[in-house]
Amino acid sequence: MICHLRTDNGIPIYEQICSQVRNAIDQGTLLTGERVPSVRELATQAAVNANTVARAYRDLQAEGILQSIRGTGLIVTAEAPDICRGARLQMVRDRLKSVLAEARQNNISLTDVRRLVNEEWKLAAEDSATT
Amino acid sequence: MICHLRTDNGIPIYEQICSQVRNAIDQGTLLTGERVPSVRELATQAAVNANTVARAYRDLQAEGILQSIRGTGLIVTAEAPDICRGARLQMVRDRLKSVLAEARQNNISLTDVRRLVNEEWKLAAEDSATT
Amino acid sequence: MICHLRTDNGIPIYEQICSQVRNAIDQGTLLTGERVPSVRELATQAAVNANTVARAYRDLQAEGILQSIRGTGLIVTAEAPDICRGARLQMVRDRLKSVLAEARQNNISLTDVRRLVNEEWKLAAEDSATT
Amino acid sequence: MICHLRTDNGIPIYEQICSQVRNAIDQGTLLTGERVPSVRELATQAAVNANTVARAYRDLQAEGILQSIRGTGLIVTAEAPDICRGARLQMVRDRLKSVLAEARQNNISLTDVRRLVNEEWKLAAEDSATT
DNA sequence: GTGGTCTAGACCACC
DNA sequence: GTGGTCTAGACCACG
Repeated sequence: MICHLRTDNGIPIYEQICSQVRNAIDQGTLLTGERVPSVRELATQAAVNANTVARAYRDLQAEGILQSIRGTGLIVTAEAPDICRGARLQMVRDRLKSVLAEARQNNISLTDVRRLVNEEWKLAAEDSATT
Repeated sequence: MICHLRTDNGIPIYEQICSQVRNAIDQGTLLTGERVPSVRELATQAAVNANTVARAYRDLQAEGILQSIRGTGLIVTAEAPDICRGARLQMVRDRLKSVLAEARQNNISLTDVRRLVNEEWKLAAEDSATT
Repeated sequence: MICHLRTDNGIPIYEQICSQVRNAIDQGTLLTGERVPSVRELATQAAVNANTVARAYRDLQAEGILQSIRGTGLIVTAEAPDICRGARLQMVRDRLKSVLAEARQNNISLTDVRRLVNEEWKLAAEDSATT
Repeated sequence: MICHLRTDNGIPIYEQICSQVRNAIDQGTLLTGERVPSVRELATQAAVNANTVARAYRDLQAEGILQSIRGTGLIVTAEAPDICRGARLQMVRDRLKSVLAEARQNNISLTDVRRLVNEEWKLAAEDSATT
């Protein structure tokens, strides 16, 4: 599993890691029982502080997605796939909620928001196509 | 001008103040040349520290929306309406962009995002109705 | 004596008043023994707070330029012309000193400063010509 | 980077800090991508409150000169050198402009101003030599 | 350790 | 009364 992290987009690094682990499980890249890269390993590979990786793994354990096996490391739990299915959506939902709250506070209509979503989605699609 | 501030939504208080001032200008509640409530006045009215209000006003000055008149107070500049018109949309657009980027990273489809927007908007509308 | 005051150039209003009184004396518009406009009179004429005018007159008294005559008002002292001759220059000198200090702190050379002086003076001359 | 601050010249401390950071960038003492001293570090080194330093850094961020890296510190942006080059001159130019305006209002000739500039510059040079 | 937000209260110049 | 600067210290999220 390889992580692509950005330090400039305002999303906490540990959250990016969590998100990518959940995603890998969703996509079947990481299977139940499989070992996840060690803290140090992922930290050096992603050029990130080990504490940050540890924090991400800690959160994932708390969510029941990872499980620590003595002397072995962390493995994906049996329940992980189920948990992840919902989690991705929930995370985006929360952020979206806060954006919508801000939009409402600024008297921006639902119509405007919908238009923005379409525009920005299209732009993002083009961006990722060229990258 | 009365400010309604929330300390529980993660948005800094000073930003909420800025945002509401811009909004009031957009809606014509605050006109060019008009005085904005004094720092201390708004601070007591909104139950917030004077420094926090001062910071918001300072930011608005830097944007060219407010202008300080020595010993008298702060007034809305002539350019303020123009500046405000674009600013509020742009701000929401930027945040939306980052959420959409995250959604894409999590393999969430545009359809899903649209559904989330509708759902959350409806919830927010109900919330604000009861408040 | 008529005062032209600006509230937007950062120079305290009371200083502008002082400066214009001194100037009027220098130019012979205000003569020794002559009455200066009353605080209220000048305040209304210049659309300025009476306290501000009072403060200016107080400073001018402290400098020995004005003198209070019971029941009459304030008159220009005999020493005023002498005092004023130097004062104008000194005031500008002080402000210039602070600007030069800032220039030095920013590694701007004397040559640069001279060039700026010439440029800005020319611009100011053109401005005042059209006004 | 070491800051030399004076509390007696009327220039706000946070502005002096901004100015010296810009200067360091101009001179190549601070390079793009390099970390600036931490808020607390600079605060103790310069015997100044941390909030004051934070304010200066915040202003520099708003100008696009510094960029915050989460949990790591502040670094000099790629655009900083360009921004700084123009900024320092412009700042002095603005102040100079206001002084010249005052000089004109007091009937001081360009010749007089030039003389003052030379005199005061020389004095300042001597001052800084002995310090 | 880092920056960021917020509070509380002092002091200043200006009107 | 007004805004502006500064200090002191608390709390938070992040790495």
